[in-house]
Amino acid sequence: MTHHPITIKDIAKKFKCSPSTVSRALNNHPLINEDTTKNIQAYALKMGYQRNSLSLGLRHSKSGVLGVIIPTIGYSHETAIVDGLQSVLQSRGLMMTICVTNESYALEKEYVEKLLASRVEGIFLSVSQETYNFGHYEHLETILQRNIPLIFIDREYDGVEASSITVDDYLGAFTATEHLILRGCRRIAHLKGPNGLTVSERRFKGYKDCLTKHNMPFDEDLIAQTNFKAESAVVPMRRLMSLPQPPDGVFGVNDYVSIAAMQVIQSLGFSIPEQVAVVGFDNSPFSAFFNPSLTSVNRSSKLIGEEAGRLFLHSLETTQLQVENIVLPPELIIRGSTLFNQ
Amino acid sequence: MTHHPITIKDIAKKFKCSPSTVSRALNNHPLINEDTTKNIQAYALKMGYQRNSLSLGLRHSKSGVLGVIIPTIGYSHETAIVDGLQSVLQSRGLMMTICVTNESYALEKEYVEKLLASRVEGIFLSVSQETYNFGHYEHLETILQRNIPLIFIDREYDGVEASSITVDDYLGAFTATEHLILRGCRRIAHLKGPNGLTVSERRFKGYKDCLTKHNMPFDEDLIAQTNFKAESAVVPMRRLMSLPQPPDGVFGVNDYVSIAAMQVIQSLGFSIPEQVAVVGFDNSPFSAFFNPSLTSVNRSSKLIGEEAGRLFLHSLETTQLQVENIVLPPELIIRGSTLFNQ
DNA sequence: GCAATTTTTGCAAACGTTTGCATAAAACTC
DNA sequence: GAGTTTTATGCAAACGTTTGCAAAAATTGC
Repeated sequence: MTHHPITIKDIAKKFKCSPSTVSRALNNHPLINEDTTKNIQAYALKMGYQRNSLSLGLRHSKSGVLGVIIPTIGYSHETAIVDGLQSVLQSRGLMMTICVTNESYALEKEYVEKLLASRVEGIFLSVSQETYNFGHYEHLETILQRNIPLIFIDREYDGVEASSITVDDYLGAFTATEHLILRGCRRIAHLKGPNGLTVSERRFKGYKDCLTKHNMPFDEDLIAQTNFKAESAVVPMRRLMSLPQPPDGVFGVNDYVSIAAMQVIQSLGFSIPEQVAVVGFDNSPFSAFFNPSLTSVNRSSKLIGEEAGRLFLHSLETTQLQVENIVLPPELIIRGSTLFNQ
Repeated sequence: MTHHPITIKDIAKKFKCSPSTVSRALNNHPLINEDTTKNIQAYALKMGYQRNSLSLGLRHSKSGVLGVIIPTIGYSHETAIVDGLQSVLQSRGLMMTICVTNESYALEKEYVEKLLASRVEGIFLSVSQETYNFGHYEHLETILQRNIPLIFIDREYDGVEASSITVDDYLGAFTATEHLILRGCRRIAHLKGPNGLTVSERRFKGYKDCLTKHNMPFDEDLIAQTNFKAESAVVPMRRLMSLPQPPDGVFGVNDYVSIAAMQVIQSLGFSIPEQVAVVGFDNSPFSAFFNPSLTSVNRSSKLIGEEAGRLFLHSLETTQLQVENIVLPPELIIRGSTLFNQ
């Protein structure tokens, strides 16, 4: 017994008037008789009438929906971005369709097409790794050609003229490394992310350039690769600590590997931060609760989403869409893992 | 220079044929001349033709979109559910519109209406706290009346006849408490969640009933309230440890408060687990990396999403929708915080 | 070469809504 | 009471697509 949703036509039939009248009454059109309007509205309310968004969207070529395309979900950074977006957009009655690309170019392209096909009013996109690798971005250009606001979140694509909200990974890594140097570390190891990944390489470069700036030698032996996961840091960290000259500082590409590093270091009998100082990246909610607490680079994930949302709302008000590129500064949160006198 | 997306009519004009023919050609209708079909398809591809989903949806009264309504996003449990959902639904070309209610009944109701208005093909819903409190569920009944599959994720509403995938919070708490008892704890404190919250109360009840089962007295003094956040556990935990008879076991309503508890306990000079054993809830990704590592109740968050997705896909295949209520068992992950010989 | 058949195409309505324009009905003007 | 204004309503087209039915065009049979 499928209960067909009530339509304007149904109401029109009930009141023996035309759909136009009902439509206008529901939209409070001034030319409709007050009583008629009141009656129709009351009846519509009683019957639980709801505008059919598809029809509305078809008429106006817009859907009241925004597209969000992200490489992953389930990790705190990405999710916090979505959280920020949603907190800003919710009040405006906009809904978000979320598409997860798993870093795949093909999926990213497919989702862009689908979102355009469903007439979204804006697209927030964090570029997938494969898209960087392949260097194809026609799908992104299509968005702009359709005059749909495109806002990069967290990861932008350089050749494409669109607004973006990003956090400076390079600067974050640089700052983290510099902090270790200023604290007196002379042999700083880096637990690197997967090769070829933009985020890994940017942080790696920040680390390397900082060494250079401070006239410190770059030692290939002090670089160990991880896959971002804690487990993947254990063996490399053991190797580092068993070097003839073990590191006195470690910069981890994220908090997971840094925490694992701390465990290894402590289990080998070294003390943190006295013998080895450790800096992580991401400032995850737990980082304050380790022993010692973990110094880490904070990315204001939620703020990315909020700013992106605001940028979009702003572009709704001003007709001409202007490109704005906001780079949020990362912030080093100093904690016990690099502090002698905690 | 808004570039209007190309439509079937445009193609029809180009080929001097009717839109019907184009539509059929694009859908590989067997009655259309092969050459015509081939030409039209080639041209459509070249021009980047994309079906207008709104129009399609209007025609068929369905949108290819699923609604997901959750109380929060940005916490790992909820997000992992979404992750699971998406991993199952992605392959079927379905998109997810995500709505976050912030535990508000009004928003939940509004989102249900909006999703129905946009003709979603299914709704995954985790009931907001306010909805429990108010006891209103007409909006949920509406979904069923419309014959839209409704699947509860993580939190179900008892009076509503819909499928659900949940984790047994009560059992999880019971198991956690029993573990402490079996380990020899005789005074077990509970860091409770906010009063009135279903999840808090269920876990609290599991704790309490377990004490009863084991003939242990329930001591109001051993209950401390938190707001789920780490900070909120610090003061209550200090109070607990300064009792004439401090607890020898702590069951925290989640990992955050449990970690904070561990910090307090250790900073007061007590040893974990020898003097005080601690169990958390959620098995967050970091829990293995604390010192000692934290015993915690695991909820298979991602699995909830995956199962929910599968249930939905299944309901697509079989026309009559059958109600299935799956309760996933929580699993106690035993680690250092309750293990003497780690 | 005409009828019968097969293949291919087009017409028109439908999905639910909005909106410019025309018109009907009431109310006013003198 | 005829003309004018005001007020209220309806018609019909449009958004882009699909689809039952009819019809045109091509093919076959004899």
